[in-house]
Amino acid sequence: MGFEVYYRTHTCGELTTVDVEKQVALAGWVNRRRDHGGLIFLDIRDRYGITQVVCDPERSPEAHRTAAELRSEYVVQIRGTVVHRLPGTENPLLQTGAIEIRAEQITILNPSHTTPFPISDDVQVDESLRLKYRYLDLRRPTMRDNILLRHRVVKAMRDYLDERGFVEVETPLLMKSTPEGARDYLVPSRLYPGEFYALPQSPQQLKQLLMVAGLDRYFQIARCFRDEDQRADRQPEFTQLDLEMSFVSEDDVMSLMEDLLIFLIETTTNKQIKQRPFPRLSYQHVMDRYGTDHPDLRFDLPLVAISDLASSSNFGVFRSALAAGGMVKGIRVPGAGGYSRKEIDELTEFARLLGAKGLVSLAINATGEIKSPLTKFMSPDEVQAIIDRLEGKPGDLLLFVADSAKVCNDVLFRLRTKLAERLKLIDADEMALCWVVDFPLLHYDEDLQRYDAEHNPFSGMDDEHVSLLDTDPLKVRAKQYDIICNGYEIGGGSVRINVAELQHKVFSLMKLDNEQIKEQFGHMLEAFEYGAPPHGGIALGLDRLIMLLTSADNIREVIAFPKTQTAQDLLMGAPSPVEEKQLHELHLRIRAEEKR
RNA sequence: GGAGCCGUGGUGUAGUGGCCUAACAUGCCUGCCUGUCACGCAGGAGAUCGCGGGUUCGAAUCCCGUCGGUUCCGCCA
Repeated sequence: MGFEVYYRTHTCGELTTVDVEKQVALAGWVNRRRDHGGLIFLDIRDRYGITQVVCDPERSPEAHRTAAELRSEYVVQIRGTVVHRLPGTENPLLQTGAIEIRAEQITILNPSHTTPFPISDDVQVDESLRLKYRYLDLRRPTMRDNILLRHRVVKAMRDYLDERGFVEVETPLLMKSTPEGARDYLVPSRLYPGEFYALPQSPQQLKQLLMVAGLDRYFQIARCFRDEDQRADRQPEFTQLDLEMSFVSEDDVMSLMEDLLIFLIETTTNKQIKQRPFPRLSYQHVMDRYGTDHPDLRFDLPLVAISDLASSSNFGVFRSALAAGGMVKGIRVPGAGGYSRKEIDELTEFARLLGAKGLVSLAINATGEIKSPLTKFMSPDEVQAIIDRLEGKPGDLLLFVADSAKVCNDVLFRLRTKLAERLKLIDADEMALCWVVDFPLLHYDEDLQRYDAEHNPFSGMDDEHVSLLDTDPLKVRAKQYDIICNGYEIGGGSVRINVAELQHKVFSLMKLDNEQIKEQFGHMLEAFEYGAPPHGGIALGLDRLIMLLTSADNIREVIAFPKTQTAQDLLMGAPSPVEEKQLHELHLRIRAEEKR
């Protein structure tokens, strides 16, 4: 027929009425076959779209015969002519819905078994099945779109940063293990018996060394590995946009990142950014008001401390918590004054599961009448003072937790999220971003009996706080910033330490002795002695960001080949045993009782 | 390491001690059907109810264990 191409002249998403009468070849998968006995309609699908093919037995008996054999997911090539659809039969839901291909020749390039689940977004299939057949799962429109969006985001990041003078540098995956931080994935060394490489938890140290090298502005779409247990937003290997800049303040890094995030959201989604510039909230403020350092600001529902008001009451629950050095904190649930006993019990049970001993409730009914155990222990004025503090109104429900600050915050933070969902306060199309700043540099780890870095040991600190390292280390404010979106920590960074002596002091506070410091971080300290410029940077969790941009509820939905919660790859079957020969070469032996 | 939830034809669900000889939808197979687009109509095949043990006259259903998935706590500088 004189076609010049072997497989296709067009994709399944591009033909329109301007192409009518063209002779074309399409290749793709049979999305659906509608056999009318006479006419057969085929929907041919590829990454770009769906095109309808009509097989008319009178025009091309051979193509019609082949079409009758086709089944879902067969790979086919269609040769034919682009024609207008009959008036009234256009499909406005399809990009190509005004035309169809009149089939002249159909070639089965490869048949397909019936798939283990439908290639469609309609059905929620068991996830282990999806993961085992991920290549089929990725044919589903939502998954395809997630992967495409991910590509566009990464592309936009690269372009954006390139235009601003950033250099993409690849850092090694075979690195050195450090006992700090997460558990490492280790790679045994063949050439050095008993020694191991570690896969990077992040390129943190190397990007700082690139600043010492004078690269000035670095970034990398960096794969990172942490051998810790999984969550909906945590995989053993994940991707970060990692970047670092020389001669910058906290503000320089934050405003660059803020502009980038706004650019990404606006160019790749229809989502609304709730507030810009992004609010900058202190660590203390968000802990007090939201009970967490990664608050969801799409809704308010603030937590309110009432320890001072509670201290005067005779209420045993309050008194004992305060006597133990704890606090009393509450939350106002607007319009929930009419919750039934059962509903309140359910919330109480939720709080108990999270570690609270219970919830104290105070319901204000529509006429302002108050129902609460507190009325038995406090005067009406004292009760009113609490209501006023929480700005309680008729029809509201107030809930209180009396416990340690940690338990109060933990429980109320989760209760706040649960209530927001229940009260439908969350707009799914909104992106509420904020910076959390003013972190303490260190906290004291009671188990280890030593100070530990709140984020990482390389974070810099306020210049006027340096002397506090000797006198009151917990008061030192870090030059650290976390970026939060809709309750997820999507990134964090800092202006770093670039002075060897100061870095050494921080390690010392972490109870590392000189020997350990030299062995583990000697290369960093030495580098700082050779003219290390002031520098700072940030790492953005790419998987989490894409998850938020796509409104997915876990990061596996935006990763092509993710692992299960138990860190297995169900498609490839990893991890797996290896040959004895391989172990021997690596100088390894597996304990018999640990073989699976 | 701990806690919760889920596991029933290929897929998604119903069934929570006897009415189950396991239902419905979809998919699959066969036949019919010339303008459908989740095509339609008729018929058919397909399930040892994740696995093992126990309780019971009787278990998909209750109990214990186990496996798999998932969510959360711990953990994640």
